[in-house]
Amino acid sequence: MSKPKIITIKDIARKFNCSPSTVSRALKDHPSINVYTRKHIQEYAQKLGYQPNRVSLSLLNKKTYNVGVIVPNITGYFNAAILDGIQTILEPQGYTVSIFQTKEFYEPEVSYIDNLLANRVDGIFASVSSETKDYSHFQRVLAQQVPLILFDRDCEIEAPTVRVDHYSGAVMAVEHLIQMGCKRIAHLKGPEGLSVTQERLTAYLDVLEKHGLDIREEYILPTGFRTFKGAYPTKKLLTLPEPPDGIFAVNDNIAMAAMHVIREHGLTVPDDIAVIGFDDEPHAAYCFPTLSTIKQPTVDLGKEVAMLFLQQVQAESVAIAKQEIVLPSELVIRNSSLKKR
Amino acid sequence: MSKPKIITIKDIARKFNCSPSTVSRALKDHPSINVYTRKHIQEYAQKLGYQPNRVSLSLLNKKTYNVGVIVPNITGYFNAAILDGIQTILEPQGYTVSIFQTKEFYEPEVSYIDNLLANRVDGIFASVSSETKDYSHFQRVLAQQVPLILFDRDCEIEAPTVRVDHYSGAVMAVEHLIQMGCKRIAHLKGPEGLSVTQERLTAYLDVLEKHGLDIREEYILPTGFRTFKGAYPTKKLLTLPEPPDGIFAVNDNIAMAAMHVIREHGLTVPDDIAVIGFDDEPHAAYCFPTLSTIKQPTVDLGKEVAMLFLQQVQAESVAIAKQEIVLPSELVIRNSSLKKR
DNA sequence: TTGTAAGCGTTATCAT
DNA sequence: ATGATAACGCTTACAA
Repeated sequence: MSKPKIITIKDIARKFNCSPSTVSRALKDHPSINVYTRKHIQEYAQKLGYQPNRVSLSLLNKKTYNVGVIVPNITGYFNAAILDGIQTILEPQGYTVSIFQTKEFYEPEVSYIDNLLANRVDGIFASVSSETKDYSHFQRVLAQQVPLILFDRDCEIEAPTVRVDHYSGAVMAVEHLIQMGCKRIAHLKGPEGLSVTQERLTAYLDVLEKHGLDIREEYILPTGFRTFKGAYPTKKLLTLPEPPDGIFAVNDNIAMAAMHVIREHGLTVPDDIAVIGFDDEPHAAYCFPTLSTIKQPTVDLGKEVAMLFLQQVQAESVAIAKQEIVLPSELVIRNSSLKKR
Repeated sequence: MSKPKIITIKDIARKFNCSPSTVSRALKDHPSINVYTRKHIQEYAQKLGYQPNRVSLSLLNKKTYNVGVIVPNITGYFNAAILDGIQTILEPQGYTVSIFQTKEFYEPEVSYIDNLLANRVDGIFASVSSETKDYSHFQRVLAQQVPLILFDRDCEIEAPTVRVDHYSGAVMAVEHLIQMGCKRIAHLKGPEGLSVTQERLTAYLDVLEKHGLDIREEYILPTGFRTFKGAYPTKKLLTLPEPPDGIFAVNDNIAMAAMHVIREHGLTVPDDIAVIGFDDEPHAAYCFPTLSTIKQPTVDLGKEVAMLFLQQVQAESVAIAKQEIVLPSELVIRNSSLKKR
């Protein structure tokens, strides 16, 4: 009744009046064990549903086959898809992936890292939170020779990084709005202090300048990444003496919120205001108007992360160089930006 | 250079010419250790960044503080929010949560379970895949006395289950459409063979019957859960000799796809066809028209799962009774169902 | 062909 | 106040 009875190698040994080592060898078909006893032991183990205790193996081999992923959030398509990519590669290799959400806070990021190290994970993959300014917890990872791969968000740590080319993606987005005839393009730019935000902003500024368009402070507003964070800044844009005729939003969530607010204001997308997002979330093709956006290779990004990790594992050396893999993004034109001229 | 140098208790013992046990005690402030050496050891450990190896503790204590969650998908708001709830409760208790996606397939579900058991997790939480017909892998969990909590999707396993009251949610949805004047209500019902699908379908049928409305086979179409799975069935509905004037969709994704297709067909939501979804995803309030839906207490569901688990841990006994927690859902009326009569 | 023993890192028990 | 030892489950030289 209250006998947890998890079968161990010793239980089997007792049954066969042999030593644990014999059982161990028999179970892995070691040729030096009598074919007969080998069979018997295997069958018995099978029957009892014996499973080798991975915890003891981890201790023995100093290898846990566990990796940890730290992301700001999983309740959004972007990071969830990256995780998907990571798991696609790593699970067939026998790794277990644990996932942690910082919610963009610094404190949990630090404690997750320390927990992961205490758990002796074989690798840590992280997308740094927007609040993080100090990177010493990541230095600790490197100091313990644990492979560290960063993704999506860039920072000043000497570790391999996989990210999307936000700059050229943003350039495509803004160029597209200009081609569609927009003269007054606003930018809902995302949270302050993130490389992502910064790169896209720079692209936005560069393109406006290149085309001789005015850069207006009041057209550049910070937002969050989540849908409801897009409403208020958009309202501010619309009540400006001269509202924009195009909006480049930091992501599809914000773009959807913007379209919603524009509609409520009695204006039309794209004719009054064209809108373009970033990410190409699954519903971008189904909302109204269908949302133009920049498609990021999210799943591939996750796969790259996983593969960089496997490389380090195979090389048996931890990369502390600032290797950077930059994946291209892609312009997806839908109706939210197609102005009838 | 290539010295992984992870500090162990032995390293510290050597440094102080004392035994590992002394270090162990010193580090946990055991009163029997000389206050002086205690301090010294603690400081030294601190300086070197010593972290107790949780793997060895897991082996010793037969408790890993790891739990596994198996879900069909995380690239959607629903399950991601549940995970959120689980982690909110369990992380402060020192648990690490690993997440696995079955993608609605049976095979990975089985192998995830076996891996989890081999890893000696302290608990397993699962939302069974739509493909799963055989439950012996879950029986194995119970047999090993590992706490098992099921959620969202019901099945015939003698384990505690936490789910939302889909039936009454669906009743609210369909009743609402009827109140809005819909006479020909279609149901995009989700994948076959899931309790979720079945419960909602039953509610749909019951409500139609109660109101004396015809039940038409051609109005009941299976879909998936993901957005793009909603387009084709909706097209089929629209090309019917007598298309519906209301659609109850299995979730918000499918509802959004439906609205998209309706629009492309030159019809209007809600005037030609009212639409209601299920889940209340974050963008439901921002799409066009804003989507009426049934709000599920996702985060709370996750929290309930975690708390049921903690109860079992504290009781030191595994529940194999069919305890069921059913959380209420809530009707959220927005524009997609508000017909102007 | 099989058994013995040491070890992975830590702690609890029982000495000293 | 501290040390020695065994134990958690398993593997692998090394013996026999």
